[in-house]
Amino acid sequence: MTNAELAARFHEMAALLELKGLAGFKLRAYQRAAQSIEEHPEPLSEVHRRGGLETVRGIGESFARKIEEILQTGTCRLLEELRAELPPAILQLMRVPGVGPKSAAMIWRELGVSDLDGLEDAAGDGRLAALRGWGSKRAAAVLAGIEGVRRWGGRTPIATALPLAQGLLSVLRGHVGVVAAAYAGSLRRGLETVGDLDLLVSTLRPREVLDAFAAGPFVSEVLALGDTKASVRVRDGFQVDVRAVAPEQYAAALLYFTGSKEHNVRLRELAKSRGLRLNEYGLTCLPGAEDPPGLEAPPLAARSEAELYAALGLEYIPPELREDTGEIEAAAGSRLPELVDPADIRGDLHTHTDWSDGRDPAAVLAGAAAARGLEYLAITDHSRSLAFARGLTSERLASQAEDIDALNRGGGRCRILRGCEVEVLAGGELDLPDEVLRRLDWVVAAVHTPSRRDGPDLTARLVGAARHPLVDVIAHPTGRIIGARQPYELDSEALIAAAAETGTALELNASPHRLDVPPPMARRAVGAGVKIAISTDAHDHRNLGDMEMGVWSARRGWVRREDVLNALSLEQLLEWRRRRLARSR
DNA sequence: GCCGTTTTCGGCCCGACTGTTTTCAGTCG
Ligand SMILES: Nc1nc2c(ncn2[C@H]2C[C@H](O)[C@@H](COP(=O)(O)OP(=O)(O)OP(=O)(O)O)O2)c(=O)[nH]1
Ligand SMILES: [Mg+2]
Ligand SMILES: [Mg+2]
Ligand SMILES: [Zn+2]
Repeated sequence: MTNAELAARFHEMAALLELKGLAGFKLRAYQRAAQSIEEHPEPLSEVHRRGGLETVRGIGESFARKIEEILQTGTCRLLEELRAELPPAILQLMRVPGVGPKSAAMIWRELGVSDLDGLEDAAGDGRLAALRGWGSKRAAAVLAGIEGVRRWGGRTPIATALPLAQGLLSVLRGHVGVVAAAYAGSLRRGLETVGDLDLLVSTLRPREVLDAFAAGPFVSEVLALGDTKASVRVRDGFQVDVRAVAPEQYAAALLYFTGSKEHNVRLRELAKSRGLRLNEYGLTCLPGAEDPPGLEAPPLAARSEAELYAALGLEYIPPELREDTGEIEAAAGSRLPELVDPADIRGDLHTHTDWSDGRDPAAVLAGAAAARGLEYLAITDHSRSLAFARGLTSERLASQAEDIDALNRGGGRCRILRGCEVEVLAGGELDLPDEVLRRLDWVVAAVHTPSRRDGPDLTARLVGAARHPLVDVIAHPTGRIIGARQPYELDSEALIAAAAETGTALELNASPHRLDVPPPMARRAVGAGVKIAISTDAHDHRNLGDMEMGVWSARRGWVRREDVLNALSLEQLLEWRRRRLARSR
């Protein structure tokens, strides 16, 4: 069982317990355990085998027993009891904004309603509004909310969210009262997808700014509008939260609004343990019992996030690391990694031309790469068997190489490497013979075709490719497509081990719908000494700009400049390759 | 239920907005 499946069962137990009225710290314990399981880098089935479940944060004796039971039987007694007691669809009710555990429980208890259709009927015919604590406004909000849940389900890719955020920020900055504005939340942390947009503005006239924003033509629904924050829906039902604070509160507010929630909680606990209080307005001394009421100490160190971290005894933590997955301990011990930066990138090691399924000729791609300041570019068109992508035969690959040689002789500023994205066939062998691959400057191996039931599985195919002496990089290893396809069943530990042993690099595919390897896997890979190639997989010269997204994800994976192959100069890269080939012969 | 440079009990982040609540619970960030 995967950690995600295990975590889903803990989330379900937490939600059902909450519906039954459980609240407070015990509930938080279930929620934190679920989160902790979800983010744990190693499969808990392995941790269990080692007998180390209780070393996982948030897992104690009782949860360890439940995990063991779930790993062995797929479920546990408590979960089965809860499922028997409550209707399965009831958790759907809580997806409607404004309907939490108390309301969902009441709706089920009083109206016998336990799914979205039933809720819609009850809201429409007045039964909902008649409940205690309910009225026509809430019932109407529920109807709108159901509509929203149906129209919108999921999360938005960062590549879609970023331009939307920038557009809305320029709207906010257009207001005379706005001193500064920035995006925060998961977008600032560089997540692959975001649940909403979180925008922060600094202003002396918050009410005016928020009112104007909520009245904007792009707003389809106002969910909340107060003195310090507004929540609205824009087109497609996408939610935007705006928070407005005074200029001197901006740093503390940015820290708060960037999150993550778990990171915030840890910082606030840390502050408290030092006799301080941290909130979105600043860092203050905790009022002591003997202090006169109303005489609050002024906020400390609120000019920048860095000053706030320093006041808590921490190094500055970049937003991409703020997930409470070890960054606070590292910052306390001055052990934070120096993360790779977009300016460190000197080449792109996976691109396609119109010889296979790309749009542009190599010359156009190379010109665009030079304009971006890249020193080198590997052209890696698909191989023979990928017919739908017009994969190259050995012969066409040889003529493409001649083409590239001519371009390089033409003396562009960007050196073109003769490469190939060679398919790892269902039987596990590579799609092109060794003598063809041996003539190339760069070899990327990838799987685009399903595994056969009677053949090697994905892990075996990729591990085999990593062990092949002529393969430099394994491309988009998990095969996930964000928002569309779950990762293939890949034993990532096995692939990382093989890559570490053979010196093969793993790709972080920068295409915004892949971002594969995912950041947690990148973190484990670099921890094992594996090099990462951040590559755009461009099928069009404009895709070369995806590199920044890739670097962003790499930073979330704690990847340093020295872990990144394409942060090397061309000379260093070729030297790295010579050594790898010499070792693996 | 978990956890420990306040260690095995007594804590567990902190605040904004809404509706119908006559004093604040529920929900959300
Ligand atoms: N201290 C504290 N801060 C919170 C809490 N919930 C949210 N925040 C802060 C940190 C979040 O990053 C920020 C924005 O909240 P969101 O719900 O939009 O979450 P976030 O953007 O991280 O993820 P998302 O992609 O929107 O699901 O607000 C909380 O319970 N306590
Ligand atoms: Mg958000
Ligand atoms: Mg938000
Ligand atoms: Zn490709």
